[in-house]
Amino acid sequence: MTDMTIGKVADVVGVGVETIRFYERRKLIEQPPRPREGGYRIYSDATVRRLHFIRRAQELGFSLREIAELLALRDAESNQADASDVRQRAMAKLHDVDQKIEQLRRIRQGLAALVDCCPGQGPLQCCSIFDALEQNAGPTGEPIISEETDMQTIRLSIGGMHCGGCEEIVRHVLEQQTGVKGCSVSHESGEARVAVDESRISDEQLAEAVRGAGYSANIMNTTE
Amino acid sequence: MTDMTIGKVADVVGVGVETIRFYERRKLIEQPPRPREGGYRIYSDATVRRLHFIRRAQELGFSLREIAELLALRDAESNQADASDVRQRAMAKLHDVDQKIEQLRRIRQGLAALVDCCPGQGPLQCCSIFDALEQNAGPTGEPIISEETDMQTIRLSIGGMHCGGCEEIVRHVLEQQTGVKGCSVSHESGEARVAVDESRISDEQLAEAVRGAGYSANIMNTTE
DNA sequence: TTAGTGCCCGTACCACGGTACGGGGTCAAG
DNA sequence: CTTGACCCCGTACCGTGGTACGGGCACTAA
Repeated sequence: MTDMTIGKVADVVGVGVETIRFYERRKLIEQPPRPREGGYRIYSDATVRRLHFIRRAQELGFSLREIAELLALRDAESNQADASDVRQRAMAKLHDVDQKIEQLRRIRQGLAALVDCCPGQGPLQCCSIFDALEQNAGPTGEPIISEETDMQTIRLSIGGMHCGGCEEIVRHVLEQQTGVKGCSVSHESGEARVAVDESRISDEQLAEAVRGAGYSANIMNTTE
Repeated sequence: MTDMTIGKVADVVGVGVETIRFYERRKLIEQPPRPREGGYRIYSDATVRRLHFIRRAQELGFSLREIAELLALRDAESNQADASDVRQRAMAKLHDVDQKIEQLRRIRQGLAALVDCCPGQGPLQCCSIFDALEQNAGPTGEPIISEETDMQTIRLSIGGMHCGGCEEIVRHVLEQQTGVKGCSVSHESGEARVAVDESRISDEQLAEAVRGAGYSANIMNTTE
């Protein structure tokens, strides 16, 4: 697996050859060694892994700049240069990630609201998505239906989900409940996280709703 | 509220004047009427609503191209267009967002772990994000821990996918093939990345499998 | 009528994340 | 030692979603 030329690496990682050179110019990866001046680049496994990292992080919405920062974090870590600095930067990144998640969650709510309010059949005139989007909403892109209250995240352990379809069902059930602002469901982890106004619904009521759909559900308590 | 000039409209909608002209060039909005040749643009309420729509849809993660498609759907009053189509698109977007959130959550955990176990100084090997992201896996996050074989990422250009459902079908087909370890499929980019053991299946076989499901497929690998 | 906005248009430019090209050099198999 | 695939480098170019500039009209209030 070692000692690959650029073309091989590109194949393995799933990017173009030019892209790898581009990353090199951007200092995302270091210049690989070559046998002689002007010879071919020879890539180590470490660099290949680094490239995998870059690609995956990109899929998560990190920009190349941010990825460079993440990588710098790790590089610094192995040098154990300024451990406290690393920690600082890791915390900053953590904050970034939290914000990203929050923003996506807002987007998700908006989309879920759209999907819910559309009949899903019949002529376009019946589709409320257009109407909903024509409303003059807040500049921050606040969800269309939003009254700020004391939100909590409840985690449920759910059994019996085997596929994305099950996920959808559970999500739908949860979102039907009053007080539920949004949720994410994963059949892989068998877990749901529900953003909820606890003054309007209890965790046990949520679990019961899920059970009503044919799955098992337990409260996982202590959110973080 | 009617009969606004471009500056007023820009204020109301919350975009720049140039941006409105830009949308006009991009045919997202039609040329508004003017009193005389070379006179000022006069915008109707309908156009203002259209601009709101564009803004909101953008905030939800739709590209201008996708927004143009949505608008075209409505403009073509042909009744051929169906609310379910619009709903499909929203759901596909929703699905994208869900996946992204779930993965960001993983990253968050990794970063949090890094911060936690990095109180002052010392070597830290607990950086699970880095390890996690270095795996060659689909964005569904299946942890494809390397049982070292000659794995490769094959990229396929796939035509005919219009929604998240198509994505699912293609993903399913690909994952059924022997030698396929994982894949990510995007109907937006019309592309699939397949992590595969090339000693067990050829790229052409993969493409053929996709075609068998009713889509077009071409191998994108650089320098086949 | 005249000053002062505001808008007209075309064109240029920006950051981002690559992709393409072209004229050459490298490398390994036959 | 030739052939053909692969790689070298620099530079130019692409789509996306805008923003900026600048000379010249359109409108409006004094």
